Amino acid sequence: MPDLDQTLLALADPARRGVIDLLREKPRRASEIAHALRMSRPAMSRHLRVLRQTGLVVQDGIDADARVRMYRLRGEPIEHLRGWLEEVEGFWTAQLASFKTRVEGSNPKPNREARAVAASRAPKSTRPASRLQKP
Amino acid sequence: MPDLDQTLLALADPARRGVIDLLREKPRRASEIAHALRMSRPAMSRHLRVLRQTGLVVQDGIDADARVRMYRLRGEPIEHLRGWLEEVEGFWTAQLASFKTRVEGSNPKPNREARAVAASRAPKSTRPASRLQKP
DNA sequence: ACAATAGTTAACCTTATCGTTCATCATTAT
DNA sequence: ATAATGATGAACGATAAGGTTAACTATTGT
Repeated sequence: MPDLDQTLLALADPARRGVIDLLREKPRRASEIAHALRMSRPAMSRHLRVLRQTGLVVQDGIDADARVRMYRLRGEPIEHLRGWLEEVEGFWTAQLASFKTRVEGSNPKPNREARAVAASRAPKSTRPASRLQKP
Repeated sequence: MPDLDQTLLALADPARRGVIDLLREKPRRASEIAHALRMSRPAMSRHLRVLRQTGLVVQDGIDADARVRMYRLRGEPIEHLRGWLEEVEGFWTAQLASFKTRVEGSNPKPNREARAVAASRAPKSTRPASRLQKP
């Protein structure tokens, strides 16, 4: 069972995403990845450990030489994350629904998405209108 | 243009995902969110700043009281991230293709996914077979 | 004018992260 | 046996994240 926190933390590092991009093409050895990303092997080893612990990567396939660890990508955590993202992406329709039930009793004809934006009505105050947004 | 690094880093915090989950339903005020997630307002303010900077959230809609900042969700960074994820998810077919072109000249009948796994052949060594995996 | 409210910023502390170098373990080659 | 290789582990330093309290700005109410 993939953990969103772990998965996101693992992916929130360019080096580890680099690993993922490399493994996307084909399984590779640890040192090969370290070299490709210009990083010491210990550093890469730790990145790989993180990726392993989150299940984004597995090691297997002893390459005829038991010294080398072949790493390959594993899809499950990524699919799980995508599932969560799609769920979140439903926010727009969710807000539409919420808006609907909040405004009307059960009126069957409220389907313009512009309606949701209309929720930001102008302040009734006639004052200087405050700046909000100082870059 | 949403930045993957920023987006992932922003999402890789349970508090900020909590904010997202709250805003999924409807726009809310900063203090409301802070209270819902049992966190001091300054802490939440910084989380909101992070979310703002990554474009995951925008503030608008002065709620008749110019003191309150209404926060609402913004879909673009999430969609961008989902796009990347789907791209990564293509790794399996990519590896199939790579395997195909590596093994055969152009033989038109190589469509068992088990083939890709078959790449992990047994070591020719007859030794104790090394442990690999010490939990 | 004064106090109260919503929100942010600043200063501080604690903890975690990332990379490096050095040491260690396991496996293969001479 | 000894050396060389692939990978990991441990200790160190630098940097950034996340929380708290206190101070500050802006707006509203009395």
